[in-house]
Amino acid sequence: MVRITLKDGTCKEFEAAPTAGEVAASIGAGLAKAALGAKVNGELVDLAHRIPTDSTLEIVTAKNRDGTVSAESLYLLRHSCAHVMAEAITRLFPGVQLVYGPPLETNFYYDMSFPPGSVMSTDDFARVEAEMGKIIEENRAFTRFNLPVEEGMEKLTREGSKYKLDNARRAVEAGSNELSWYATGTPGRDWEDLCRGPHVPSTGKIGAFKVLSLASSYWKGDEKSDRLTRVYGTAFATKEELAQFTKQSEEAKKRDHRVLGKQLKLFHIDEMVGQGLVLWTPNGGIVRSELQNFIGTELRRQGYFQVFTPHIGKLELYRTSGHFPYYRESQYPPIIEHDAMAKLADEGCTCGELSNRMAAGEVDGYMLKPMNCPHHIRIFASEPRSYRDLPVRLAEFGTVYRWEQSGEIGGMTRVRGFTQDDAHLFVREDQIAEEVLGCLSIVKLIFGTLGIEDYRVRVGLRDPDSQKYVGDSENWDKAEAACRNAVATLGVPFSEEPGEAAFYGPKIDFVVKDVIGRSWQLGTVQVDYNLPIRFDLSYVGADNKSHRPVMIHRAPFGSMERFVGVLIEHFAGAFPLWLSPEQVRVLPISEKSAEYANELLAALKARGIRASVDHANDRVQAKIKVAAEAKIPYMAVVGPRDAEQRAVSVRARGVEANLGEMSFDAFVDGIAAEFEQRLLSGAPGTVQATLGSASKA
RNA sequence: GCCGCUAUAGCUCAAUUGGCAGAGCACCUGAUUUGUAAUCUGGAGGUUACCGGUUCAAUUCCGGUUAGCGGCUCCA
Repeated sequence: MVRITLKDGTCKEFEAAPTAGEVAASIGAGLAKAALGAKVNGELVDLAHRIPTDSTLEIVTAKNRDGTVSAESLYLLRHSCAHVMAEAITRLFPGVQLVYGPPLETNFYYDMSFPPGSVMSTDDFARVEAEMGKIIEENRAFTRFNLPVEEGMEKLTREGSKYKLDNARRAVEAGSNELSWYATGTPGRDWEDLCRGPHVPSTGKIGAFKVLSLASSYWKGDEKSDRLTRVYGTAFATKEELAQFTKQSEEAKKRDHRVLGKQLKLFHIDEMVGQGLVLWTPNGGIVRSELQNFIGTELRRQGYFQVFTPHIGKLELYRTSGHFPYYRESQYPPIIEHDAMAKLADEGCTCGELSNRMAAGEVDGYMLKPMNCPHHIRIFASEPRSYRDLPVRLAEFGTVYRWEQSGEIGGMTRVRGFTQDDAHLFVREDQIAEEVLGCLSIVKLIFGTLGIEDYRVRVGLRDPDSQKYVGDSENWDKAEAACRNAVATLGVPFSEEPGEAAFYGPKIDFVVKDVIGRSWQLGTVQVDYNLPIRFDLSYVGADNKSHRPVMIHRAPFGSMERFVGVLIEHFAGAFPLWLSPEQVRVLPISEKSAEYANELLAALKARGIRASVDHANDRVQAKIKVAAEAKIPYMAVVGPRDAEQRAVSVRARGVEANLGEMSFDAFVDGIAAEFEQRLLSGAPGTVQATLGSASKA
């Protein structure tokens, strides 16, 4: 007797161990038909999975009870579709070896190795999709069969499948005592793949699919290993869901900061200047300086000192910090002095020798700074410090340069030159906790003001097996504890991730996703016991003895480039008033109202508001369209009627209607207040909300 | 750096098998004086990213360079 407890608490009894599918059938024919898989004791399995002992069971269908799309069903569909795609590709490209094909959050991929001379290109997608369509049409069952390890290995060896053999070996190492295959149809006759499953019952259950893109990958993620071709696709239960996905992808593309950056003239990257070097155009410059002013105010409040340091420093500085040898490959090459260069040329020094001699410290030069900390450290060290002076908090919008790999560069989120809203706090050990909290509070303030809610916090800890870290483990333990405690006090969920620490200390990172789902690190707070040692920093304690300070590195925005890039996507280019390059556009109905429009403009400008008048010889409808496309928060339409009453007709971005009239002064005051308070668009207190609620009343 | 794709007017995109490079928007003219998401007219705008090759002829085919896109790898 096997007792199966269902999700609603009811219990079903079976004489012999039933399959998950049989349980579904016992509940109802409709459910059995809709079933794609099952969760037995929380574990996702095939419908054909036999349940030998008392268990809880949940049938997985395309939709949950509440009508939402079930994540488990998508997992099953995509995993199964990966098999279908692999079968189609192996049919069309003989000799292709399969590697690994997992489902992901919004899609799936299959890594494969094409034989020499055989290449798949995007032009082949239609052929592949047609072949996949046939396989789905045939509605063949996914049939699992297991083989003992030895027999399975022998089979894979016979088939010459290098990658699958390796997958099997790892499965065995992980404790499997047998190997499983899935045949798409009948084992021995139809296409099959080594796979641990689970899958949907048959290919026909895949309602909609699409081959998305081609990419390359490395076997086991190791760049020294085999290069593989990765084919991405996606699958859904219905065509409607696929259409929805396609539509969402297109919408996301419109919010992409690279698209909006061009459209709204926020930044420009110029081939003649260099890859990954951002030029902030006037509009982007406004967004950036507003953000910098915002945080600048907070920094003064928290007792930071503003400092300024040059963009380069001697190699010796970075040898001392440890950056030069450690990150040599990802820095712009050093700058060598004229005399030194001439001397080396006379000696017939080769490039290789030069590189070695610079690393060894025999040749000096300068480097574009990859980090601001060494400069700030030298400021701290420039005068004797007493324990009473601490914490010393040095802040700078410091621009740094890193030689990122060419294939990794893109938009504003991954660049070669960027400005960190950097600060370094030199503190006593007993001050660490409070200061880290202070840093976190700035991040919280920024995210709160901008309405960024969708982020995660990562506490990066050292990987005990790695050699890349400097300093002793006792200090590491203390620093890690400080980070953990501070984040816990903050009251936000976080994850601890070993191996994610910087080489000099643990860190707290704030990570957000862009429109295409890629994660980016923004704000960061790092505790560092090591650089003070490397630079032999000290302060005089209350005991009149010399003590070592601890450093905290922090950058709440991270880099201005990346932050603004992410912010453009967050707001879809529709910045709140205080960040908008143009805050108000005055739209005279005709030339007859030009004078009144200019008067309004002057009043706005007198309050520091960024406004303009559209004097174009166009109808107001056209002016509205142009202003709407420029994503300007407010339009003030003025005609003879308004001039007579000293009023303005207000439109707010995103609202396709005239919000109503406001007096000239009330409008100017309202905009100024919304600006000053850095309100989010439509929030209580904004001109939009005031007019909106008035019109409702 | 690696794999695949892409590069045409300021922007978005066309251009049959290789045969005179085109549209919309933006820009400049002129008319219109307009009340809530595009009024009409005319004009200007190009070494088809760059370098080389094949050909009577190259935007189109081939090679290279540069840059962009999607991934991989990396990310102090």
